[in-house]
Formats: sequence, C-alpha cells, structure tokens
Amino acid sequence: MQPPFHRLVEFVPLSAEEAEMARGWLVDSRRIARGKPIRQEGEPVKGVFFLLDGWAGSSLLLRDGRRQIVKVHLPGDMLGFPSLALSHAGETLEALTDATICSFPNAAIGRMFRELPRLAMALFLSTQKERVALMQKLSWVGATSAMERLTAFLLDLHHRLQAAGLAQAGCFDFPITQQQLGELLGMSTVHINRTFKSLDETGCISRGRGRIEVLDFAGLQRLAASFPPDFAGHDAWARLDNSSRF
Amino acid sequence: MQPPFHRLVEFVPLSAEEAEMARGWLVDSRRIARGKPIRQEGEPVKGVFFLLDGWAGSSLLLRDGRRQIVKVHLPGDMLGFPSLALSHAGETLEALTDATICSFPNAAIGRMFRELPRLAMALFLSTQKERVALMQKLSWVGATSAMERLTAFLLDLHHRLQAAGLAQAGCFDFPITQQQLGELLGMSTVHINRTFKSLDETGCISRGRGRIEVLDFAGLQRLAASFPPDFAGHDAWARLDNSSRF
DNA sequence: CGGCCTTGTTAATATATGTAAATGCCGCAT
DNA sequence: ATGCGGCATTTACATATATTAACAAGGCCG
Repeated sequence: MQPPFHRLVEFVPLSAEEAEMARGWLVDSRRIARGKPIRQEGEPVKGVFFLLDGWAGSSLLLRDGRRQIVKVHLPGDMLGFPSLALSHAGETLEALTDATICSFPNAAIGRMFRELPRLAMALFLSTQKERVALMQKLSWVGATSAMERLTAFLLDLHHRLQAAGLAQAGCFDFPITQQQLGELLGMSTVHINRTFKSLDETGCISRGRGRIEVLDFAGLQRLAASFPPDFAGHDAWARLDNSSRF
Repeated sequence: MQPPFHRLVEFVPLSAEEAEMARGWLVDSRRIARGKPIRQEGEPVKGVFFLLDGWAGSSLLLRDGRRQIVKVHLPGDMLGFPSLALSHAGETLEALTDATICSFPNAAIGRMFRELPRLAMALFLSTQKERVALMQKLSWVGATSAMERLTAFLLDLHHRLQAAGLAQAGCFDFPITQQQLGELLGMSTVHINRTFKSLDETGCISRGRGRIEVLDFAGLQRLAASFPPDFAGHDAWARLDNSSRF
C-alpha cells in the first residue's frame, strides 16, 4: 500500500534519497483504538506522529473539564508539531476512530533540518498551511452562525478527504459523534443536532449511519457564507528556492 | 537601539555569523501609519515582515464585510509567515498603531534553510509556538464566556509585553479601540464595553486613556478560568539537536 | 431474550450576547 | 470658541444558543 504522502509532496517532490528516508520513518507503526489517547496534554514531548490511517483529533482541555477539539486529522497528516516548541505537550492527541500511527522522534527532526533542507522546508510550509487553516477556523468560530460553521466544516472536510483519496462523488465516511462535533465547532450537542437536522432538510446533504453524501454542492457553499477562498500555493517552493526579488 | 530579537533567540542563541545575517535583514525599515495595511489578503506573497516597533494585527475578511482579527503582533514578532505556503496572502496585515517594519523576501528564507539550518530551526520552532497560541485562542473563543476571553487576552498580552520589555509593574500601553478588541475576541463592541466595565468594577485592573494597569493578578487569573498553562520549551533546541531516544 | 450504554432526537425554559440607537466625551482643525 | 469625528458608554429590545430533561433507536453483552 502506498503511504499517504500527499501532505508532504504537496510543496516539493521528494528526491530518491528523501523518499528513502521518509519510508524509513514508517517502519514501526502502532495501532490505536478509537477514543484512546496518543499523547496527553502535559506529557513530555518526545517527538511527533504521522497518521497513516483513521481519524485523530487535537484537543485542549479547559479548566472546567470541557475540552475544545482544535483540529480533526485525516490520513497523511502530521500530528503534534505545535508542541515541538514546548517542554510538555500543549495539546491532547486522540484517536477519533481506530487509527494507525507511526512515531517520529525529536532527533530525527533535528537531523532532517541539518541534512535534508529541502524536506525540512516542505515540512515547514506544510505546518504554515496548517496555521492558515487554524486562522480560518478561528474566524468562523468567532463570528459566524451555527449553520455556517457546520457547513464550512463539512466543505473543508470534504475537500481534505478528497485530497487524501477518501471521498468519491461527494460521499464520505463520517465517523464522529455529535458530541465531538460540538466540541469541535464550539456548540452544544443539542444545537449541533438542531442545525444538522435543518441542514438535512435543505436537501443539500443526506446522512446515513456514519456516512454523509453531499447532494447540492453550490447550495452548501451558499450556506457557508464565510468559507474562505483557496489560495493553494503549489508554487511556494519555487518562490522560496529561486531568487525572486522583493 | 537593540533590535527586538527575543522571539528569535528564544530557542537557540545566535552564532556570530547568524547574528550578522539577522542584522543585515534589518537594513531597510519602513514606517507604517496607524490603520494602514502592510499587506492585504489576496495580494501575492513576496515575503514576510519583521515588526520592529508598534503593534500590528493579522486579520481575515468574512464575506459579509466584517473581519476577524486573528492575532495582535508586538515588537519582535514575525508577520506573514502563514501565507508563505500560499500563492496569495490569506491574511491582511495591518498597523494597529504607528509601526515600523522591515521586509524579508522569499529568497532569503530559502537561503536560510539551505545555509543556516540552526536559524531555520529556531524560526520553525517559533512558528510552531505561534500555532500553539492560535490553538489556545481558538479554545477560548469557541468555548468560554466574554469575561474569560477578555481576561485571558489581557493576561496573555501582559505576558508577551513583558517578554518584549514593554510592561513594568503590571502597567502597559493599550492602544487599541474597543471595536478592534471586539473583532479580536469575536464579540460586539457593546458587549466588550459591558464586560470591560464590569471587569473594571472588580478592581482587578484600572483603565486610563490608552493604558492599563493590572492591580490584582491572582484575581485576573481566577476570572480567566481557561487560561492555559505555560509549557515554555526553552530546551526545545537541545531536544531536537541531541539524539534523545524516543 | 432483557438490560445497559451510547448516540441521536425533541421540547421547554433560561440567558448570554447581539442589534439599534442615542448620548457624552475629547481632541483637533477651522 | 465652534463644530466635527472618532471613540466610549448606556439603554432598550431581540434572538441565537445553552441548559436541562425526557425519550427513542440501536449495539453489545450477559
């Protein structure tokens, strides 16, 4: 099976040596059961993770016991990078479905920066893109209605699943509970339910046990009024590599 | 005057060569008047910026014309990194006060990755730390009350101003309007005003034209129930550099 | 088969926050 | 001094969303 490297090669194609090294990282994969933690907030940071299969979530604990899911990770995503700058993890990584991950120790990252600058830079750009995604999400959550948030999330999800080859004809698995969806979008489960139901009634989507089908794409996009434009930067590498003038 | 490099040397001390190069970047600084854009959303990405003096903001436009301020930048911050992965800027950079910045073209970043891996890594870690900050902010906005958001913002701001040497004895400049504060915290100006007033009445802080003084630190922290722990990782560099085992 | 647990659904009520509009304050330019 | 514009402050009112509770549907396990 082809490892899901689409997030890595998005910015720069891997050389033979780089591909070799990347494949080497995948040797010891680990299986995590749905709902189990991969790394808890506050634990020492020993490295990062690569999600080979399944869905995972990054979440933060609030003092009152609730938590906020900050990001849903799909196969091919790198997990835990933000905490690399901290002594103890600032986020909890958790398997949202049964998942398989492999680990990537601190030292390997240092080595990559020293020996494979092209790869380091691809990774760097990939994490910057994550930062953009985070900024966009912050802008929904802060300033839009429940319906917009939900539809924007579904559109984004579909987009990313498609990039990972996990959605066909607007149809994809949707294995998370409404409770988790509430923690992700910052609203109560009851209101998630109301909103989901009324979205269903618009006819734009249809839900079946653990799956979602998008029926009316344009309609969805109209509902997600604040869905951000996509300035995908597949040329980013070239811009940084060449000596373009400022 | 000493350039504000505290955000750069936080993770790794600069070698002579690196310090030399860093100083070279600062040659042509530009002055931006309060309220003026540094770079607008949608413009081509020619590089990043270094904020030498003043406050700046990163914001996203929503389709309905409102905007969400995603981050307030203080002297020493690097601006525009997230958009590096995009062809066109995904964020608007704007001077919140009169500010002075200098530019840092794409090519210089590429060169840095190839020639100064230590510096590249320090920068990388710094942007990961920003990502943590973004995640934390997302968790406030999504799941906490107006009072918590406001106090958490003030605490974080004070913390960062202190790191930049811009706050003494809990006293610091506060040059942004309540309108901007609302766009930052995702609430209406009226509610900002209400909340600010009632925070004032608790006696934890006192406001005077354009300045804020924190009177009761512990009280503030109690109000900001969700203020996250600080897992500052000044040892991050060492962890990545040495061959620590996973 | 029957119970238990998770998940989804719906209703009734409470409340935090938004919206609209008016007022006052202060600095600044004429 | 006068008026004007940006900003802070209030008031009154509207509403989206939270909270609590109860119940239904399905999966798992004895």
